[in-house]
Amino acid sequence: METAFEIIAEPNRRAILSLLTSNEQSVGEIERQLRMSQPAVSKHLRVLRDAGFVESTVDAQRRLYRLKSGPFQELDAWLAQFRRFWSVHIDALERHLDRMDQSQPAKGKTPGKRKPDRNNGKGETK
Amino acid sequence: METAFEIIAEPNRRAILSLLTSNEQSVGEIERQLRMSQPAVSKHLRVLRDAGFVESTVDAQRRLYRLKSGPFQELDAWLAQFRRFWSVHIDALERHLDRMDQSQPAKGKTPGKRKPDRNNGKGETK
DNA sequence: TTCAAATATGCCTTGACACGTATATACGTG
DNA sequence: CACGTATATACGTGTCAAGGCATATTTGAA
Repeated sequence: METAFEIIAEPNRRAILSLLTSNEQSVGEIERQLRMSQPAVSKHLRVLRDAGFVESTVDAQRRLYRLKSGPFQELDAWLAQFRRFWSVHIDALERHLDRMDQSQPAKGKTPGKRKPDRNNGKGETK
Repeated sequence: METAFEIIAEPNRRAILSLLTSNEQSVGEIERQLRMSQPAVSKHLRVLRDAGFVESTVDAQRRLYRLKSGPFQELDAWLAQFRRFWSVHIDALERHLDRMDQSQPAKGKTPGKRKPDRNNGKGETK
């Protein structure tokens, strides 16, 4: 429990969250679409609500659950620190290739070689 | 194990990944910086490598570990489906609020206009 | 009020996993 | 070759969470 990371580690919980992207849903609807037992659904929803992933309102005997944004932002923020490793910049990959050339006979894959500097600390090659 | 989500559920593994954003590191360096036992570090690195989060090369007796991008992209892709709930966003929230109080055509997205509505002001959130 | 539908909760069992300790393996050096 | 360093693996243990089953709780309706 606790962290957003642990919450989304559970496959059924991810399924519930994905399901809720289309619309708010009642426990019974989730239960049917995901073919899991009702107690299981309720327990997962409890965990998701405690963690702030969803909120619920009452509609007669039903509870309607819908997404909240908070934890997703948190996840996104964590993921952000790794974005420079793929999104725009291939420099990490390039550094890696450079290193490989040093240890093995070069394959001359891409001519645009970068300086093999050791670049300690922060590689702010952004 | 298995999924990228389960991998990053572990706090120490997240710490290792964050550590590797600055530079590739040996097992010993990670061990010292994170103050965890050497076997613990090795095991986590094993899991991370099997899942494709990191790769390693040999440097004498040391193994140098560095990040790989694959699983991060996968995580990002999953997270993407929820982005519309916050980044570009509030339209989902707005739609929801609008639906709740159809009595008020309010357009200014002043928060806190939540009306008490018929569901006997019982907050629910236990 | 009594019943039925919808949802929540409690108890129990089971399995996964993180950790520590001890040991194995790989590599460089004298 | 023997030894020390660096890292990996084996095994036993404790913890914790997910699921099933039974039951409690809430609300609407007859």
